[in-house]
Amino acid sequence: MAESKRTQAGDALTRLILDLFRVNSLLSTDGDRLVAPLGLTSARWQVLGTVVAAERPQPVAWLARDMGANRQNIQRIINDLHDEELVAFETNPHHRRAQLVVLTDKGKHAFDAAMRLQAPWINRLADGLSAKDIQTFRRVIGALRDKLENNVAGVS
Amino acid sequence: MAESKRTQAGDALTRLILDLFRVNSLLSTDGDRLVAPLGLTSARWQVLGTVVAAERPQPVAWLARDMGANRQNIQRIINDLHDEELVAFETNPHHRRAQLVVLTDKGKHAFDAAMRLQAPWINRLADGLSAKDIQTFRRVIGALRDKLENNVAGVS
DNA sequence: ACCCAGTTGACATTATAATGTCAATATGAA
DNA sequence: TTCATATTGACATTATAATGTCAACTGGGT
Repeated sequence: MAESKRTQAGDALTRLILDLFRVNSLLSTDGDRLVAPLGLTSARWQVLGTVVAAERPQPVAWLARDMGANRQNIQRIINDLHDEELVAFETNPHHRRAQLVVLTDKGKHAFDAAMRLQAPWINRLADGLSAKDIQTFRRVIGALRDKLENNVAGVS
Repeated sequence: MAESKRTQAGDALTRLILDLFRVNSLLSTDGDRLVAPLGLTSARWQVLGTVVAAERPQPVAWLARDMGANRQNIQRIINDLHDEELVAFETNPHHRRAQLVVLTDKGKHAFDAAMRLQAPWINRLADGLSAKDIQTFRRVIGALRDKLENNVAGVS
């Protein structure tokens, strides 16, 4: 299995990954510009989104795990958001230190505003892409994600 | 055109982008682990790859532009690579300050070693993906890249 | 009650990336 | 030549991310 030569698919995937890195960077900086007027960044926006997406309020470490990020960075961002009163902490009945993160009204408004800015932006990006193409894209990226998260690629 | 509601495609693309962020992060950390034994990182590896990919030796600023990265960071990485003798500078006939970056033998060996490590890794990742799927993926990501680079998404 | 492994937030330190400024340099126009 | 403009690497500063350590805390077992 440990071939030292790339398959054709491997070759194509290599180019794909380089494209992916570039698009990731472009999306991130464009996202930064998009929500900058709201005092947000791509990273803050993502954190807020994770808080919103959670079924119930979660402590910071859980949010970080959900995002596949490291705890300390999310903690710093949450603290920043707390300083600006976009999130608040609720006491956690199950853990005295691990407080639960919730959006304040200000945070909800900021996130809603970000979503309203995002809509036309994403629509223009999606313009010309067929539902089928997007579906295929997500299937492929999902497969990559599964393999990487389950360590199938085999880096020890 | 400035709809405040997302189209269906926009909705799907939103989920896609979140997946993309995640996979980008997973690829980067897995890549770091992969080439760590060689004293490389994903970032250094990418820089070396850009030097290799260039038709002719280029100054740092050009490499940075090729990568869509900022000049100063690439300069720092190149300087690190220079300290470890993976790259060398050649005098530029057209510009006294802007020296040309080339790989040393040590650099070539490191890059080749990285490619050899990458082959089985990428092959395992590509396993189960059809050529058609990868092709569709690259078409979609190429479309996104074009729009983002040409500012079609419309962030001022 | 006690101990132990795992979790969590706080803190410190280091690493990496981004931004702004500057002098040296190159290019092109007049 | 002379001038204006843009490019390039160096440097400084700030911002963001990653890593290691610690005490407080929880839950499970003994």
